[in-house]
Amino acid sequence: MTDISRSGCPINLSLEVLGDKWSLLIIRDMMFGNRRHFRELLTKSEEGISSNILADRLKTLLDEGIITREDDPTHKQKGIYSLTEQGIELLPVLAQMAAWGYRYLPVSEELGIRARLLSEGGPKLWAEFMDELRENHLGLKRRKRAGPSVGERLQAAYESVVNRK
Amino acid sequence: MTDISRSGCPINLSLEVLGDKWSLLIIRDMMFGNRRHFRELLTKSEEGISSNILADRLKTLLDEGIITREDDPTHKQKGIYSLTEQGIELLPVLAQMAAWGYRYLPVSEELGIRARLLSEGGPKLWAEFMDELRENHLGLKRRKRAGPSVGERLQAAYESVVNRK
DNA sequence: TAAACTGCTTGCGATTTGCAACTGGTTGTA
DNA sequence: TACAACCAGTTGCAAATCGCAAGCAGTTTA
Repeated sequence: MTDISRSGCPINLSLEVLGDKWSLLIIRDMMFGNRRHFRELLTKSEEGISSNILADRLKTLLDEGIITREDDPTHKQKGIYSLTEQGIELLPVLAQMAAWGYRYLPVSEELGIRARLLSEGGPKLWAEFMDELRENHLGLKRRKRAGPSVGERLQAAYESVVNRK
Repeated sequence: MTDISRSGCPINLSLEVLGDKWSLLIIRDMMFGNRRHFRELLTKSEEGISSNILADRLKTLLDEGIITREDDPTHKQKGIYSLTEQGIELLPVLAQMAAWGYRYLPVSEELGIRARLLSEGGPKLWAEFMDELRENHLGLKRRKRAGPSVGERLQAAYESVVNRK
């Protein structure tokens, strides 16, 4: 690992950790796709990451404190990857990036619907989703709200678009 | 150029354009450091990009419509790079990334002050700064406000920290 | 007991990176 | 008019990284 940093600028330091074509996609799949195992991240992603790259990025994200890994009690070989608070707080970065991509790049309808809802919901919706992530990844208890969760709503919207086509 | 995209996901598409260690730093320098010429971007950055990488990234950013290039009337060899509206709207992405880095990475005091002010100012301050960028890069007229601009305030805060040390 | 599945690792060719030197031209100064 | 400094890049090359495919040892399922 190269521990020397080019500068102490927060944007630069962030890019030294996350500035590649895969790291944030892994975070995205953990957040929005609820992928928690190696195989899930490997095979259930749209983009088809290769296993060596995935292993390398997971190691980096572990080292940086963005995710954790624990053994799965139901399967001796499986590991469960979870987001840390530091990882969960990447949601606003992803949300802004999704909003920008939605506005300016050739986004497909079914994969754009989450970005649209997230953008329309704004920081308030992001905070609610982050609370859900804290519950699912950090095991924190949360006041039960009425109706479906943000994650469920995003997923339902996605499936609705897929089924309509 | 590889025009094939891995998926139509807005986050993925954004990363295919900006997912490397330099592109967003160039945008950052254009926004916050007001670097507009090749040499300025090359020599006045903290991180020391090399000229071939800079040339390559500028070409990509041009192709993607994130920046434009025009001849400098005062110097036959100089080109002036400007942000487009699409480029200016990357500010919230940078702001969120800066806020995250400021919170979790070993940011230096002088280079972190801008991130702190930007984070404290929130979306309202970002919008004001984006209006200033539109004035400087797109030539749009803007209602004159009282007092120093956001860019000036950020710069003053940075210099204040530098001088104090 | 065999097939499928688990989280990775390894080999290797192709691409990308980054340093350094260089190019062809322009501008400022004496 | 000469010359140094400055301009936006380009080129060559070694090193690092990427990404495909195959492989591996252990575990679970049928």
